[in-house]
Amino acid sequence: MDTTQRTEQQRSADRRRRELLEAADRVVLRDGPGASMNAIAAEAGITKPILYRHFGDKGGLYAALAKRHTDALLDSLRAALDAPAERRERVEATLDTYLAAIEARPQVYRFLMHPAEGSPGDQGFDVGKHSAPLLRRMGEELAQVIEERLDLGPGSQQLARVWGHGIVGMMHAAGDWWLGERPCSRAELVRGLADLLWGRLAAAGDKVGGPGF
Amino acid sequence: MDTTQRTEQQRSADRRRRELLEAADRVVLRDGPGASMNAIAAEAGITKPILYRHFGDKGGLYAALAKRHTDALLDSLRAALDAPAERRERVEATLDTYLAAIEARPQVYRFLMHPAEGSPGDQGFDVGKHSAPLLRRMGEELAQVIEERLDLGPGSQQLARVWGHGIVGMMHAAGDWWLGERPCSRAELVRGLADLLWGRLAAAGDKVGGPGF
DNA sequence: CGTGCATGTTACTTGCGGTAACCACAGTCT
DNA sequence: AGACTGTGGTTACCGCAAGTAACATGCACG
Repeated sequence: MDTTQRTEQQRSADRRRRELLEAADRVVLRDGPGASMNAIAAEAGITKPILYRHFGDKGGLYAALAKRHTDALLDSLRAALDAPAERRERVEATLDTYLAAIEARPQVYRFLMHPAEGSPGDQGFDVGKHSAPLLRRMGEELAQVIEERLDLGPGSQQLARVWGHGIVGMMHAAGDWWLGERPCSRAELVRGLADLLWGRLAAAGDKVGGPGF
Repeated sequence: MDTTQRTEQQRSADRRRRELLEAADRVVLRDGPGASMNAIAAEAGITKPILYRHFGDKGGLYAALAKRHTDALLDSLRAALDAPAERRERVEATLDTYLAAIEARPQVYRFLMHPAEGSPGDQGFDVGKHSAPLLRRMGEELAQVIEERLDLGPGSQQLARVWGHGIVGMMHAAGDWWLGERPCSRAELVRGLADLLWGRLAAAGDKVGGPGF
């Protein structure tokens, strides 16, 4: 039968695909997210049309590339989040894992956060449709963990999602800023964010002699 | 002297510039952030080189455009943040103001969050350098307010900045997600986020019968 | 042998950012 | 009046990257 053949070819195609992705990875890491298809193809030792046969268009390639890294990052985040420890410790570990990841490979991070957007024929874009899918996935993931671990009373599911996306956004924006300016150590940043989540904003006293009242 | 003449010409140029910006605004709002220079020029009733004479390059135009909206948004946020009210109320008002803004004009919002990035000759990009400047500005602004209003003890300045960027990121990501899925009303979202900032995450009890321990 | 069929190539089209060179009209100087 | 300058405008082009069409090649199967 040709089933065995088909699987055989399938495997070959998959291997090819993985090789191509790795080449794309190298060149994107080297040249940034603006890497051209020509450059990627050259790095892979082939030419453009093959890339298009495999991934459809640039968006497809980038999506596949992003999925790899996103999955990897999400795995490590899950590990930190699921560790058997106090909640505060888990939160800090998760924050630290994320920050360590973006610190170690800023190029990857930058690529993930700004996937191809300027592609022509891009109409019909409902807001947020192709806005960083990594953030969305992380938000959903975190929401799930929150919802299944915490007792939030009625409306817990929606609240968990709000918090999931909110916390992820906090982590992301703070990390982005921190990576650009490096105003403090990673540990300090982690502590600061955890403190924020732990309600220190609400607990802090008004500054004496402040403006207004 | 030609000083009066110069100011005269300056004014004419400024008026022109504003007209061009308004045309650009219209077309960006209509066609999204991927709007071409040609389209913008056509909308303004002129041709490309004039745009380039005024704004240098596409990045310049987009920066000018973004500055207008960013300034406007920041103004309304400042108003909400500086209102004479309890802290929680102020926070909720600020969140609501932001969400109302992005809800009212999602196209503007989307444009602001993803300014041109794919320009060629883009190497030497330190991470975060051209990543959404609106977020940065909002973060810094909020940090300043926090720092001058709250008594945070030692290291208050850095902590305030961490919180500023963190909170802004939270607001942004949650808003982005919410705008895409509309899973709940604006008021519910505001409440949820404020609750998060008020430490309900830390205060929540473990779910009974949860997985693991 | 020829017929598929996957893999690869060259060479092209299209569209965009950006620029050079040219045009026209206002005012100014002599 | 007529040459001189500068400002707002245009056409026509370059370079480059995405994406495609059409052609070539190698290999299994009847």
